[in-house]
Amino acid sequence: MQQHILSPNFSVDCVVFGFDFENLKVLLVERTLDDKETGKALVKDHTLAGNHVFNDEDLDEAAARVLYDLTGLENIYLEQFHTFGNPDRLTKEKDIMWLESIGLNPENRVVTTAYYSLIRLNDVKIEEKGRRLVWHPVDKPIDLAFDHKIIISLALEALRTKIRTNPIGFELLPTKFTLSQLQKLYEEIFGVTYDKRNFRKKISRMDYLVPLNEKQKGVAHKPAQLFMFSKDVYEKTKKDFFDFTV
Amino acid sequence: MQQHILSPNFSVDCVVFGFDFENLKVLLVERTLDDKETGKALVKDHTLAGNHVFNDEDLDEAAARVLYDLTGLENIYLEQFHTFGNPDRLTKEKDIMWLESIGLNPENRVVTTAYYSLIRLNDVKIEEKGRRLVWHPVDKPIDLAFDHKIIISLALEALRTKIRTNPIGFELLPTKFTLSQLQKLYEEIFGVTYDKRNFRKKISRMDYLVPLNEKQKGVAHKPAQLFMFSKDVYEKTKKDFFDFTV
DNA sequence: GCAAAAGTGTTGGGATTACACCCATGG
DNA sequence: CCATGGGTGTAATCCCAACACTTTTGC
Repeated sequence: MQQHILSPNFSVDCVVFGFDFENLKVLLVERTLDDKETGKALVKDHTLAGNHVFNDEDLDEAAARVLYDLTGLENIYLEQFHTFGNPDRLTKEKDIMWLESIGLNPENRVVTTAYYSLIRLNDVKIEEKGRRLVWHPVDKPIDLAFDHKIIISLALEALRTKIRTNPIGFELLPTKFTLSQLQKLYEEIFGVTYDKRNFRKKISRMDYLVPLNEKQKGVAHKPAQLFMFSKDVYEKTKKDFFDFTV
Repeated sequence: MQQHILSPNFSVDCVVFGFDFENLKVLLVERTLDDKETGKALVKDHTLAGNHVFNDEDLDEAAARVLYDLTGLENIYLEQFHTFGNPDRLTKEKDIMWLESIGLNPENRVVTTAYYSLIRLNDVKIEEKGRRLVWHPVDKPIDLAFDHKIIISLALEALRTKIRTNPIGFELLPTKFTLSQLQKLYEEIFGVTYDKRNFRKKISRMDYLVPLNEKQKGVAHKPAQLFMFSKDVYEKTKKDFFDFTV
């Protein structure tokens, strides 16, 4: 039996979210193709992290592998959210050129299963691996390959739905964080603003958000109390219909 | 270019939910394979409604087609919720036998994209099309083909998540329904019970649940007021972060 | 008249909203 | 001493959970 053949029909794409305390960002890979003769750029845009699936590999494994290959990170929060199988999804002209340039057959139907993942933005070394990576604000338009634009927008929707009832925002924050950082994160994800006092009142009811005996350092203002998320306390106290809506 | 070839690698499966005012049910297809010599049943269990995807067909179209072929119904509520691509998902012995018996190669990897759909149970004529269909209570164990058991349990989870914030329960009810029927539906979906008065108080805040000038007929007790769901009112009055949790 | 489900109100506690000022630090 | 973000309280309203009895119909 053959091993480790990349299946021509199945792929996975990862919408990698990160938070720099300012904006919710998406990790994109630069894609360029230059005309061999003129040197002019034929294709210059961005793609999601993605790849075909090995024949003996589960989809979840493939997504984790793609992420590992790109960032060197393991045990990342990954959530499958949608599969895109439109028969025309690879038929834009620049996509055809690009597929041909890397030796793939654009006639070949590829169905991609999309995941979103949440990582601590600073854990990624942007320079690594020869591939040009960029963190791009999720709400700022950018030229994208294939159907990756719609994939990102569905990923954001899926993240919003999930984070309302599950404490997954902490995957985007350092272990120790301030309440203002947490608030800003939720504001960025939902594109809204919250009242500081009301937000904190809500937080104070969540026993799994535990204050540390530690304060922010080196800031030019009153240093903030640091908090951490206790998964233990969360698991023990969560109700059946737990609502994390902020 | 070839047209309408069933792709050997992609399939869709539909978890069809129905409600008979007693239980939440799933529509299953009987699967039998008898030994040609002895006549003894080699395989006797149930499968989801599913099929391979045509080469020129989107996944959503394939799911709608599968549903149409089985029930004759169109414009059904359909929601993609997960894609199952475990390389071992077709390797149980009875599944191999069955695949071979219908001329499919069990070595062939099939990734299936799963949908759940909500239909008015009485709209389906169980007898049609020569295929044996059964409505089976979603929480009662039954012997299922492939990985269909896990597909159903994820479908139920996805339905629960969706119905908390979207008024989709009405897809499972007749146009005119009573509040007790609505309550029972939510109780069955979530496996809980609600207080009648509190449930009704919540309902009375929902302007899109409109009482009709009509009552139940032919029941051996006080006949109930009939209600309908107004999509118009819902669309006009829904808030951004609308919460339909019951 | 009886069985069966429909329909209805109150109370206490907790959550949500709206809103404005003083505090600690680094530069 | 000033700029910056950290941190806090109250009142009004709304929502939630808990709880039991009367009404209308068919038989």
